[in-house]
Amino acid sequence: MLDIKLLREQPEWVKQQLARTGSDTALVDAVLAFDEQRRALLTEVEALKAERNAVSKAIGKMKDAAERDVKIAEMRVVGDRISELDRQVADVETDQRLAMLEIRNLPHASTPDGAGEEDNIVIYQEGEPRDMGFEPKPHWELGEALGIIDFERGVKISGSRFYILKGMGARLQRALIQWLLDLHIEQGYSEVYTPFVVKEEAMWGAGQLPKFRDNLYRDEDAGLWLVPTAEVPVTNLYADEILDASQLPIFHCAYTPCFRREQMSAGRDVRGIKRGHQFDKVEMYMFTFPDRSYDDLQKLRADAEDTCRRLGLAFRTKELCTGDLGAAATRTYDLELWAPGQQEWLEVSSCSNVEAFQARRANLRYRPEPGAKPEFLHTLNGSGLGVPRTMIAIMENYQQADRSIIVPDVLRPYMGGIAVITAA
RNA sequence: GGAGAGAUGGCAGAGUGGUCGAAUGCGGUCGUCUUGAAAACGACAGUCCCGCGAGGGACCGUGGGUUCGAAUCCCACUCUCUCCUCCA
Repeated sequence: MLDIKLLREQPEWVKQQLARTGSDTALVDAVLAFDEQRRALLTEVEALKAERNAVSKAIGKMKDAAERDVKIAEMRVVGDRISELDRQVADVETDQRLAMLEIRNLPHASTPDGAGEEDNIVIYQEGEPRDMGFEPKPHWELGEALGIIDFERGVKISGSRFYILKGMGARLQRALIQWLLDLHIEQGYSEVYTPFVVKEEAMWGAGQLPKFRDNLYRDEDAGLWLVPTAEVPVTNLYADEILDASQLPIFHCAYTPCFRREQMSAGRDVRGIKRGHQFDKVEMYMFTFPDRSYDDLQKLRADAEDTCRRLGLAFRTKELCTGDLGAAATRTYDLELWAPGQQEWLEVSSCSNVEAFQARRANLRYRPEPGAKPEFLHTLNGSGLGVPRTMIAIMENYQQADRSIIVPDVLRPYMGGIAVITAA
């Protein structure tokens, strides 16, 4: 959510910034109209309430019964008018808030302009797609040949885009998750384990609603939603709290499964484990001071890059352009790992500063100085990393001509020392 | 799932229709005293909204209702605690 004061004071500039992302600017005017209406109503109703409060207080002390009855009758009328106005205020407030919740975040000045994905800029690359000396197989072939991924039975149990990991496949994934968490702890993040289902307000707080309603799973009866990313529960960890400045910054890492309906077009990424309805992810998340959030974004990016590096995989970093930026973000880096079997760069991490966008929605504040007014803090999130795609990169990059897969050094301690995955 | 109790400021805990944004204690901040600290004493101190300001309004779990007036009365909901039952 944006700052309403910014909309009031610089509506044209806000629209200009929204236009950079290709987003509709009409909501700005709608919000301002509601805002004006709301404030007019408030002025009126609050004056009436002040009057009622004063008169009611006086009534309590009145001796003269006749005068008293007159005042009570008067206040009855005022009370009815107040109820009426209160209702109107509530309605306008709801309208205004809903409109505010739909407006996306503004891109940072440094975010390059662009129309879409094709205008993202590769700003860094480490390692090259190398010649493996044989024809690398895609991971789905490797997975089936080694008996570590079972697509058919996944579909049998749960439908399309679900799969089963078996034996060394399951173990590799578990090792990866644990290694990722341990690494992030080393990098200065403290681990949290959260619920995987959340209340609807948590989805609003993190900015998943209203935009991604169609991509979320929910339990209608219980009124709970399955998390599409750990970002959702972690964002809401300190919702409605006022943190002490001495507690900040807070860096968390969290493992969760992620559930996404992804009812997108058939035919895209249908093979393999690249895009499932359920996948695992380890997330890094920061609650920090507004004046240092862009420095923290660089740490986030560096930590994600370091994760790729330690796995011994070629990666590259892209700066997203305004046209591809997520709705909550002001500035984002995407990290991609090279997958030689599929011959493509796989997005495994997205590191974003969302400034106070989520903080306003979830009411995340801190007190800059003892006694000072609370302020919204800044939050950042970055995957570290998306597990299935990292699995793909590991399988395809570490495969050998006989289809066996070498276990990356860093994961071996988590695999009981196993160095190579071979057919069972 | 069954029975009971409860939800008030950072915490503890009063308050059962007006003088309550709310006693008291602890904690917190500032000051006096002190070489310093402690103690003692004094003062200050919640959040949100409207307003240039003066000031005004709202908030005692949430949402409704009664009333001129609700922390206080009524209804619904949510949550917490205790006991029982069940369960990984």
